[in-house]
Amino acid sequence: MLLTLTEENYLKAIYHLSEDGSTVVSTNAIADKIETKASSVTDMLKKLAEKNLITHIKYKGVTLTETGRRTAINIVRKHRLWEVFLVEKLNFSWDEVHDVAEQLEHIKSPKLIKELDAFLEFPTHDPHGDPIPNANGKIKQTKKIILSNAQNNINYACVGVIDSSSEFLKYLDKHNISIGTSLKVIDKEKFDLSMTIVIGDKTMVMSQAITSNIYVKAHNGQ
Amino acid sequence: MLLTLTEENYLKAIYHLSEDGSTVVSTNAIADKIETKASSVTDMLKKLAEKNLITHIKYKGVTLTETGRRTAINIVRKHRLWEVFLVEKLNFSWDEVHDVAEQLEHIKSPKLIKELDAFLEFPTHDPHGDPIPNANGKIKQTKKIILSNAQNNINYACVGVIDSSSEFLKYLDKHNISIGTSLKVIDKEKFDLSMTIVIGDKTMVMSQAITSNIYVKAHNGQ
DNA sequence: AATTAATTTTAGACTAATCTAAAAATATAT
DNA sequence: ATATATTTTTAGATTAGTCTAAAATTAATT
Ligand SMILES: [Mn+2]
Ligand SMILES: [Mn+2]
Ligand SMILES: [Mn+2]
Ligand SMILES: [Mn+2]
Repeated sequence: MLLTLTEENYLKAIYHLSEDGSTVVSTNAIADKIETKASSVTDMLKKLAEKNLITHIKYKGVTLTETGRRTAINIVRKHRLWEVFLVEKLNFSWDEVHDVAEQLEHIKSPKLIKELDAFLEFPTHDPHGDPIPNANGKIKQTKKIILSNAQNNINYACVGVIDSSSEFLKYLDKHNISIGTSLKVIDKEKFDLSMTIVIGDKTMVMSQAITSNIYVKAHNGQ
Repeated sequence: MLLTLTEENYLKAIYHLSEDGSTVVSTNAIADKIETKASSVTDMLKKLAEKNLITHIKYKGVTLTETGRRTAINIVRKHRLWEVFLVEKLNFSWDEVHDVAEQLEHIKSPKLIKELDAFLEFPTHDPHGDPIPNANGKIKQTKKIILSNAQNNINYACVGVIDSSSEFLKYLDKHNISIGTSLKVIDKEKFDLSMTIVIGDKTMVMSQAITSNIYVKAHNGQ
């Protein structure tokens, strides 16, 4: 089915809001995400329901159909592959890629994505650590935790971010934190939940505003 | 100024029809090229004139303004750079690139094009032999002639095509003719204007339908 | 020069996507 | 349980881009 750019953006928004398509999403949540009005969302929901991409129960909420979910995942796949391309091949930094990828994700050409994937040597994660769905829509979820919930004196590696705003990513760059960076919590302050963290040979304190936006996973040795 | 995808397509069409912006273009010519109706074209011409991208004299025709020309050339630049990318990096053949480039040319990101240009090592021509305007809009025109006007027993190199339809490009592929191929006319038939041509160690006859769609330039030695 | 033909523009209607304002339904609080 | 607040949907309008049919202009023929 041929979808407009706008329809694709709605599907992707619903997909992200529904946590990979598993929960019900509200009209207002979509309006917030797309930065549009609730009435516009209602109009679009009718169109998407008509095309069997979503199930919409009036006043109750929206879920993606299997077709809708597959379509959304494919857009996410394209978005993340393009982000890898921009960082790996065109010298973009990880805080610059999102807006361009928002445009590139709508280019329609199966061959283009197939070849891009191969050209990038089949990457599994985008520059922010988010997993790239494979051509069949399968997503390899790594069991990650939020840094603010990490335990003391265990080795972790940074595997992703929650806030991927340019401001936050620049903060991380400034402190030499990126995907793969090893870190260890040596203290957590009970008063403000700030953490003392060792990164390489440096020790720094991170506020909860920071630690609640970084994903880590247990990092065996090295 | 922010232009819509449609406005960009109109500007590019006018640019191509006006031979690099130098001649007057008719409403019907644009309608044919864009595959739309003349009345739709008239509507759009009003918008583009309003934005000072074209000069439109009612019933007389259209010319690009300097701003319009610059804008059109930038779209052509992006189109051709993406075509090079698709062929050089993603294994597209020269007859497959056009439709995808039609989409990619509208991606808005100066950095993207700057970096893509560098990544491709500043190509000067697209896969069909058309020159790629530089970042300032300058186009290096090679003095080329149409093969059907070539003289006998002079060495030429193929430098471009006029018809870049998939059908024609596949014909050329089949006979191992591509940009850079050396060839020599050894006879031209007066009756049907067909030519006998030597390509490498093979000799073949080309009808006028073929020879009138190939650009060549004199090829010194080799 | 007058008639016919072709081109171009206008008038009015349509779809996609959006908005504001008002109505309907659901949720929350007393 | 009733009143109030919030969320969601409808109604009606707007803009971009397109279309058909008719009118206006220009070009080509007799
Ligand atoms: Mn992104
Ligand atoms: Mn990302
Ligand atoms: Mn092309
Ligand atoms: Mn080309």
